[in-house]
Amino acid sequence: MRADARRNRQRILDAAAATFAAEGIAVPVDEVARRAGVGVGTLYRHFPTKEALFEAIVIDRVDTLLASASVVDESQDPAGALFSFLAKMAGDVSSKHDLLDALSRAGVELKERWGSKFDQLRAAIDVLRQRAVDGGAVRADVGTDELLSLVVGVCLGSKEIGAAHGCDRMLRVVCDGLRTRAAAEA
Amino acid sequence: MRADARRNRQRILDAAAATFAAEGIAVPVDEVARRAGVGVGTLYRHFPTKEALFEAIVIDRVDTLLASASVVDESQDPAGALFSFLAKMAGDVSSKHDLLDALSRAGVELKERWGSKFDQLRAAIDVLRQRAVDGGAVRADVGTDELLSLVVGVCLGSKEIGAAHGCDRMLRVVCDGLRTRAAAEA
DNA sequence: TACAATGCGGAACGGTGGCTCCGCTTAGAG
DNA sequence: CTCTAAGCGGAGCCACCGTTCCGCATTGTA
Repeated sequence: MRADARRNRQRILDAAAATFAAEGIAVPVDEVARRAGVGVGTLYRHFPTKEALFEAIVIDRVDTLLASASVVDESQDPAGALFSFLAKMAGDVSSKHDLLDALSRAGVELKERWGSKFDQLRAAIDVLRQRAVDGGAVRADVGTDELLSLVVGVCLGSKEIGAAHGCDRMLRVVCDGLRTRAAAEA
Repeated sequence: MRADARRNRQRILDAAAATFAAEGIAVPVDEVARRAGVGVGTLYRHFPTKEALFEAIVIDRVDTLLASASVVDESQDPAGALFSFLAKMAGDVSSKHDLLDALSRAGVELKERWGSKFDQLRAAIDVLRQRAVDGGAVRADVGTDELLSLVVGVCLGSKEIGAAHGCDRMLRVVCDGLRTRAAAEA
């Protein structure tokens, strides 16, 4: 691979990360190319479709998130570990529009296209959730998918309606709702 | 106004209500016209833009919702009234894609374009919320905008990720999170 | 320096969707 | 029944966006 090609590829990735984070997948391909300082043709030489470029960005984001799940998991306090991961996730999703778009695609497409990457995320959350439930701090009747939906929903809701305030307070309400009564009294 | 014109106008409204409910605002205008059994030209004679037709439908939906807020408000139990209105709202928003789209538009546009109608909805919720807070059953640190965001968020989250299950369980988590500790123990 | 091969830019294409325009139809008054 | 104005349909215009194509530039080797 020629040196200029490698350089351009990296430029495109950088520009796409920034642009998708700011505008989500709705941004036109031409805008990403413009920001990268290349022509659209160049972009399409490196990535077969817009979707493929988007995936490259998002997969990287999810990997980062997964790493922070393992870190948090070392913690002694299972409920705290779960909640702090959810907060971390909400923060990421709120600040990176592409993650939000990726996670809020209609269920089918999400599971088909992203396949294992999505499962990995769900599995990571499930470990934390199960541990917190076993510890008796978190209610058992809320599944991992619902947890995911709640976090994504909170981010969507805060973005769309109350642009002013972040989603922290809303997430706190959700986490309080997730606690068992016994845990809440403690 | 000629009789056939009035008839067509009504057909368009009916078709739009059904189509927007099922598909949201993303559905092409031609599809609405097709379902109404008229040409696009006829549709545009009655409504200046797609947006205008959409508004006509949604305003009607919000009015219905507002009516049910007043009904619920007669209840003796303030927290129950709030929660049952939120549930009613979540049910409507989940089953009518147009309402979801309308409420999840970016904040600015929502407040500018829908103006008073949106304020009416917010005011209705605020009455219920304030009463529940005064009764000591619901935490005071969550504002009306956040309540709206939470409901819309729950609906968005349930639609996007876990298409299978409804949003009832997620809403229950949120409502539990909204209760004061004292109320939860009772 | 010469010369392939690799890579590049951006004009152009095709599809989509909102909206307009105009020749034809039809309601309904006289 | 006639006649006119209100109303209708849908082909077509325009703008947007993803993707392709090809003549030209750049790289890196001999």
